[in-house]
Amino acid sequence: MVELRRLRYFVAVAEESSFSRAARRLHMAQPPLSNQIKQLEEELGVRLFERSSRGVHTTDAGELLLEEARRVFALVEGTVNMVQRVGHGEVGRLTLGFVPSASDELLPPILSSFGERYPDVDLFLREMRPDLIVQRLHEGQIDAGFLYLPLDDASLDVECVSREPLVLALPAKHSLSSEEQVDLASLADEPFILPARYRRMPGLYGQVTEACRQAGFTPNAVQKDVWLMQTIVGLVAGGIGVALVPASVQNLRRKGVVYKTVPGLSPSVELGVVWRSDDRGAVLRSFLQVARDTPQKGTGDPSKTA
Amino acid sequence: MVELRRLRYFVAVAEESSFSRAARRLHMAQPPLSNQIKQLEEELGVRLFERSSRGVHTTDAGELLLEEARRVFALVEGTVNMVQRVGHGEVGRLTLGFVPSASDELLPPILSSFGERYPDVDLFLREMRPDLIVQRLHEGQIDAGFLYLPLDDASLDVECVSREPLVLALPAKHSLSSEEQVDLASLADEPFILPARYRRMPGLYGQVTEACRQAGFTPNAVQKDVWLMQTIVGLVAGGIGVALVPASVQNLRRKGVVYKTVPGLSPSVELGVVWRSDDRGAVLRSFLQVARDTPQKGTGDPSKTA
DNA sequence: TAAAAATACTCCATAGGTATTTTAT
DNA sequence: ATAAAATACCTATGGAGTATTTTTA
Repeated sequence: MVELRRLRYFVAVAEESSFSRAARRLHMAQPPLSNQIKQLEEELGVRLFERSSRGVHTTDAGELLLEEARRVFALVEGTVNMVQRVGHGEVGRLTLGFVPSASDELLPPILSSFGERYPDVDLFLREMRPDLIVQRLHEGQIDAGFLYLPLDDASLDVECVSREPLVLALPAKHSLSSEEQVDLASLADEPFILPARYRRMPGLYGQVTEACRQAGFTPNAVQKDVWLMQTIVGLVAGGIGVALVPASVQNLRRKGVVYKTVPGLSPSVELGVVWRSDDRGAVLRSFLQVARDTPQKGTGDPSKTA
Repeated sequence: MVELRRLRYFVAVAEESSFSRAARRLHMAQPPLSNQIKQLEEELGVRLFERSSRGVHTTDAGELLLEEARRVFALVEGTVNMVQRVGHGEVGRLTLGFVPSASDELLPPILSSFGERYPDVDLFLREMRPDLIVQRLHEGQIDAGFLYLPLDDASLDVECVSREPLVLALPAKHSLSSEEQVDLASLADEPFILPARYRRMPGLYGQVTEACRQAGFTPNAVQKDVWLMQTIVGLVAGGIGVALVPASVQNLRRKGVVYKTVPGLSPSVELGVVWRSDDRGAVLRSFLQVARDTPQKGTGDPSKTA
């Protein structure tokens, strides 16, 4: 079986037109080099060099082999590079699922810095409900997802990438809209608009109800299972009720809605990445690293409260 | 340095999706195979397989390597074939020099059988004087030549490929033209047409004069240094004189010329191949073998005498 | 627990080194 | 006489085998 080592030796000898010089270039002694070439000639059944005491020169067959061997090395070298790039997650494809909220402030900087660092990775983005994210992850349809934590699934790994407080969204004409800040307990009897809840995924719904529980009441749901923040804010503007929403929602400066910071809201709302624990895909790993390293600007800064 | 052995092992494992099965296919034990793959992964710095207790499957990088490795093997295999074909003289080019006489009966069967056996060798044919054949050989302009023997050149090898007797060419109206055969001695006073002679190359000229010397006379040259047999025969037809020519010249059945066998002409005229002793070219070797193996039909058969 | 891969060791084939001879200029 | 390649012989790296442990379905 012809091996690349022999071909490398052959090329060196052919290029140097001398066993001694080639041996020097290869950092080895001349006799073993002669041996290797001899064995190469034997296994090909072809004489590759015409020997003389004043150096050597290739036969026709040797000349051909020289050209082809260079081709082989170029191919092998290119292959190694490609494989390493793919192996290190620099090339490939990545499909992401995400809840719409993630596209407001969280995803853009991550995607942009990932696209910069790994220009040869094709990104596919799919907006979807958090329960579908989990399902599609298991099906292998997506490589990672962004959704509200926590998430309880043993075969999925989760990491928090953004933490923001809840803020209160009030109709502008609400009696409390003139206050500096509003105590959560004072909302015990207010009609609440609650976000959607999904099986085994407390998510935002869990955060809101937990906050109310700690304030000593169970929210009085006038409307529930609202999927989009945008819709919640719309309902608030319509005076249907009040809502606790992630601070970044304040960016939707909708007319008829005012946002109030709520003191003592300890449990922050967390958005996180999810992926299959057994997925060792290099592209995924690279993406997760970028997601970790991308700083999130202080979303939901109270100074932005309108 | 990545070696083909490792790649072969890798392909086997990838194709079998199992170390054990691959090891069986490779006629080796499983542990060293695991080792080799491990080392390949280490030297690439890339994980190639996802292992599990129920077999293995390739990573993205492994998938790419599988495709590329197959490419590499195809290229290497093709290269080996090509090199062997060239090395065995089945592909290439060959340039021949020859004296015109060689193209009468000697060359055609050789060229045809060579062309049949080695269709991928390009043949280049150059008609030239014998002294030029020697010179061009030394210059490397031609690979082999066909000329009249003997030839005295230490750096050239010679082999006889055709042997034919001399016959006498007489003007039709010559007094001896009615004889069955003509004794050479009876031509002692005849005007002779002698072929060309070249430095250090007795050739046909040598054969003719030697024949006369053995018959006890020196030919009386009425015309000498005639290059082409055709010309000699023409001069004979013109009654200028007589000539001793190789038997195959009888094929030129020129009006006004009769050919007579001459008894006791021991030294036969020899046409031979010449090549550089130090030329180990495989194409040349193949050609020489064909030249040796190609049977020459009985040239100069006396029955053809006109 | 059963099947497959990984680990630990042992051994040997062969790549590579050293000393020397051969060859051709 | 010199310079380079071939030969002969020795050493040692690493490839391959055997026995065993680890892992996961």
